[in-house]
Parts: sequence; C-alpha cells; structure tokens
Amino acid sequence: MPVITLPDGSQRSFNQAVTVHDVAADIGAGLAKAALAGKVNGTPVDTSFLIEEDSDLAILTARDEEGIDTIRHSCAHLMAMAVQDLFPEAQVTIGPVIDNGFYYDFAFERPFTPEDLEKIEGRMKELVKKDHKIDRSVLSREEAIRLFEEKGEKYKVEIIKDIPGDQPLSFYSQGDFIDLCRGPHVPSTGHIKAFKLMKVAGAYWRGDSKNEMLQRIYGTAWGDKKTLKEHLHRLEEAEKRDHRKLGKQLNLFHMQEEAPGMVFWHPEGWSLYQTIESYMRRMLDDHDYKEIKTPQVVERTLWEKSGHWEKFHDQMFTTHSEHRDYAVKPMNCPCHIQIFNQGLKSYRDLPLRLAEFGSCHRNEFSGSLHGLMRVRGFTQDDAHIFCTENQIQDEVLNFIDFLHKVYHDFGFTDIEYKLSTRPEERVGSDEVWDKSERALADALTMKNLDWEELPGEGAFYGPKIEFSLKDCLGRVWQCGTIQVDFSMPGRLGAEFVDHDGERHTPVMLHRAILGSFERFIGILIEHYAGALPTWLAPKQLVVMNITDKQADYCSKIEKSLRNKGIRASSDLRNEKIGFKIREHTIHKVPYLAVIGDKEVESGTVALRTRSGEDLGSMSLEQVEALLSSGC
RNA sequence: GCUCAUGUAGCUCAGUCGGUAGAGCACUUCCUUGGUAAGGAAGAGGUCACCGGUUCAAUUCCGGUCAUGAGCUCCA
Repeated sequence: MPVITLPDGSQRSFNQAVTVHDVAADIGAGLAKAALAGKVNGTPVDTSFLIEEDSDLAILTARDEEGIDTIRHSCAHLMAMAVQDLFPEAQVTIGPVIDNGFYYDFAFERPFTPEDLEKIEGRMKELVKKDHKIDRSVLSREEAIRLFEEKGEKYKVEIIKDIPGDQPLSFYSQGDFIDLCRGPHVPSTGHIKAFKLMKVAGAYWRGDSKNEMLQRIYGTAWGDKKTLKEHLHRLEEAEKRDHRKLGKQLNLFHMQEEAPGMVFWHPEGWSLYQTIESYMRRMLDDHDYKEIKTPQVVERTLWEKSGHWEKFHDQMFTTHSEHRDYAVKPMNCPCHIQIFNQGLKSYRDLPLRLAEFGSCHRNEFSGSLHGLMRVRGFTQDDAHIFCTENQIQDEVLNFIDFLHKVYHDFGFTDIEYKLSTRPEERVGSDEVWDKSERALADALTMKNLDWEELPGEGAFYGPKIEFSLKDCLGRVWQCGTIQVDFSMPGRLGAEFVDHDGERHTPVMLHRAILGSFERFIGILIEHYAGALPTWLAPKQLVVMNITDKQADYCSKIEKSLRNKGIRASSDLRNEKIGFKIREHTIHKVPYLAVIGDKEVESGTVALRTRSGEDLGSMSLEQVEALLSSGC
C-alpha cells in the first residue's frame, strides 16, 4: 500500500506496488509518455522500478537536467549498439555522460573515420525508429563474467572483475545488445530524439598513457531537436570567437614554429596587453602592493632549495654558463622570498605584499599547447603576501574584494569559487591546516559567496581558493587563486622578528587575479568576440577623410585626441568612405569619425560606432568626453 | 609526451591519379576625389613546412623531423 510523495508535496496512495511509470500514468498520459526515469528517495531509477513502500518520488523528463543526462547515457549505449552492429569486431569499454553529451570508448583495430561516424549515426537513427525496449536485468558476478567472456569482451570482463564487493550487477539490454550499467536508462530507444556524433579521438584505456589507445567517439544529446540546434549554434559561435582566428584577423599577435608556445605580440595586441598591465598596476597600488622585478634566469641551486627542481625539472628550461647550471624561472615565489630576505623584517612590516608581472617559462608538453590559452612563455599577475597566521583571514577578505573589482571592470560578473583542502601528503601541523582552511572558508562565507569544496585537492603546502569566471557563452575559466603556503618561506629562510623579539617564519600567500596575461587576453577576445570595450580597444577611434581636401583637418583632429590620451589614428587613403568604414568596422574599432567639407566648415566630426549607429555631428570636446567615459 | 589528422602566395583556400602550381582578398602602380560595410584597370608575389628515400622526373608516393589542430595525459 505505498503512499507516494511527489516533489510538490502532494501524495498519492496505491493499493499495490507500482512502477514509476504507473505513477506517471496515474498523473497523466502526457507525463507517462514523457517520463524517462525517476528518483525514489533521491536514488535514480528506471521507470520500470517497482515501488513497494511509502516513498518520495520525482519523475524525470527531458525538462530535468538529470532526465537529459539519462538520455545522454542511453544515447551512449545506443551508439555502442550501432557500432557493434556495423563493426562486430569492435569491443565496448566505457561510455559515460559528460557536459552536453557523452562519449564511448571502443577497442578497434583502426581509428574511426568521419564516414564511419555518419554510418553509425545513421544506424542509431534506425534503432531509434525501431523503438527497442530497454530492459534492466541483474546477474551475479560469475554469470556476468561468463556472459562477456563468451562475447569476447575482455575490457568489460576486466571492469566487472574490478567492481568491488559481491553485490549483484545490473545490465541493460536493447535488442541483442547488452551492457553493464548502473543505470537508469530511458524506457526505450524511441525516447532518444535529438543527438549528433561530434568527433573521434584517441583515449587511453583507463586514462593511463601506459595502456593501449582506444577509439573514443564523442556525441551530444538533448531533450529535443530545438535544444540540440541551440547547442550546435553555440559551438559555431564559439568557433567564430576563437581567439586564434580573431588574433590573426585583428592583427594582435602570432606564433611560429621557431618559438612554440611563445607569443609574438604585434603593435595592437601589445597595446591591449599594456592597457591591462597599466590598469593592474594602478589596482595593485590602490591595494597596497609593492611592485618588484626578479631575474629570468636563476641558478639551479635555488630551485633545488625551493623543491621545484626535484618535482618539476622536466618542465623547466635550463641553460648553463661557466660550469654553473641555470633554469629559466617557471614561477616567481622563490625570487620573491629572496627580496623578502633582504634586510631583517619586523612584524611591523607585515603584511608585506610583493607583486610582479612575472615572466615565466614552463616547458609544457607539445600536445597541450593551445593558442594563448596554453603557452610555454607567459606572464603572471603574481604577488606574494608575507603575513602572520592571524593575518590570513583579512588578507583573503581583501583579496576577494580586489578580485571582484577587477573581474567586474573587465565585464565578468558570474564567478565560481572552489576551496581545496588538505591532501593526504602535506606539510604543516593539522592545527595550522585547520586554522587556514577555516580562514579561507570564513572569508567566502563572510562575503556571502557559494563555494564548492574539493576535499584533498589542496597543494601539499597549503589550502587554496580558485576563482573561475564564466564568459558570455557560459564557458568557465579558472583565473584567480589564493593559496596559503606554510612550506616555502621556511625552506628558503624567510624570517621576521615578532613582538616577543623572537624570529618566526611568516606565512606566504600566493595569489593571482588574471592568472596569465596571455590566457586572460585569450579569454577577453573570445568573451567580446574581438569587439573589446573602448577602454581596452587597441584603436579607439579612426578619423577618415572623404576626399583629400580634408586630410589636414583629419590629422589635426587625430593629434588633438592623441594628446588627450585617446588611441586615435587616421585613415587618409584614397578610398571611398564606404570602403574605409567597412574595413575599420571589420577590425572592430569602437568609433569612426567621418570628416567631409561640412565637418571642416563647422569644426566638428561625424561619429559612428562599430555597430553601425550614427551618433551625428559633434564637437571634439564631446568626442573626448564620450571616449573617456569608458563605454 | 601519446593517438589520429593537417602543413600550397601576407590571409582564406583550390589543385596536381608523379612532368616544379591557381582563385578571391591583401599588396604595388595608374585611373577615380567619391558622404556612412567592398569604384575600375594593370602588375608583382610561391624551393608547395623541413630532411632523406624511391624514380628519368617528387609539391604529389614512402620514411623521418618540426609545427599546428582534435583528443588523451600533465598543469608547482
């Protein structure tokens, strides 16, 4: 006699055990059709799940995030079925749900081709039409192993053998395809309505590069055709915004073979970089940081002392001279401690905030390089705060305000917070870890921020907060961080004299807001699709003459604006005005000033925005005011 | 670093079933002086990523290297 409580609090009682599907049908025929899975007392189940006792029940449809994930998971199985239909030699391995879709790894003698993908997708559509019922069954471990051994699926056998305990294993079958799976799955293949196979790539069995390479097929799946279309549209948008493409089109930077992972900044790209750097310099000053500059090339012995050599020497660029070994610095902190160590410090000097636009080099794997987003030579907006344990809390609070101000100024308002706590292997006493983890968590709470905790993800030397921003396409980029470090100051001999006249080791906070300039600029380019806000735009305004007659007046306007600090240039080429407007609009210059005889006579300019809006004629003073307003 | 794919003019790309290559835009010169997203004509421009091999002949086929791309792995 189960009583079912629905998410809205309403209850329905039944005379006998019922399935999730029965309950849905009891509510309405439409819901019965739309039901993909259910959640009984918080546990995801199939619609065929039999409820025998009083329970909470949520019926999942394509409107729920979890319902869509069920579709994605079932779609992965559907794809595996189609692959084995077409390529019986292919062995199945795993096929999980990921953001926006799913993938499935197959062991197959050759890589799948784009033509194979089309065929597989075609077969999937046929299987959807057949509307195969998806059935759950339970097998004992021995039965399961026997079944998959008979099928020659050695990877599945390995997976089954690795599942701990003796609990029964659930299997899902559709037609003659069967796969080990925790579930739940949609009731039948007909419920998978909107999907597309995206790409193939190699992936290691169990993610270990020592293992054999499998063939991974990625797909995307959605509740209906409309959301699928929207997703594909977003991907196209992202591609159009690709900073590598825009960087070339807007002539911001380039990279070339002779310097893999390093950036050649062109004048306009460097202008953007410099604007950001000046802005950050002003902000650092506002927040009582002292800017410093430390050497690029430092003897290996310092990296040995700091511990970096042992752990990271493979990724360090090295050189030597006169029998001494050097490394190009991969990070700034050891050098910052050297500056701290100059002159005996008092507790009165703390907190001491040392900032550096630190140019670093790390020899990343060639395969991981990606435009500005992943480079080998980069500049961090790095700083180290030397303080006492009692000062951590305030420093973190101030830092969060600082970071919010900066992200807001760059146009990012959606920020995610992650707190990583103590890992298994660590330095420092539990007491100090307790204190600093609490300081970080309390700081987030005091700022009314929601954060995710990542237990065990902290660095060996201390806990950290990571700050990620969301761009206009909803993509998440980790940029900022603040990390507590109990280890390095002591290792490198940092000390201060406390109230009691004794020497103590300070705590060091590593912190960055933008992360690396290179990557942050990549993010900015993609976020704004190259149309940077005026304060960041390399060229803020171009003055254009209609005929040669107005050339002198244009040059005068340009000069006058430049004197006011506006990044203006003029285009006096013998071209039609439409041609010039088109060209500078494509280059996303925020303001275009058109000068004809009328403007020369009245001493004005005719202003137009890159979006095509005509702002009419105005005086030079009005132009200056408009551009300095920062919009 | 691993797997697969790609590398042709400044850019975007076509092409050569092996006989040293072509378009559009950009560039140069000339004509045009035109009021809000492409005016016209002519010209110049390439050791087909690099190094080897096969061949009478390689940009094309084969091997290697480098770089790039998609993933995997890594990310102090």
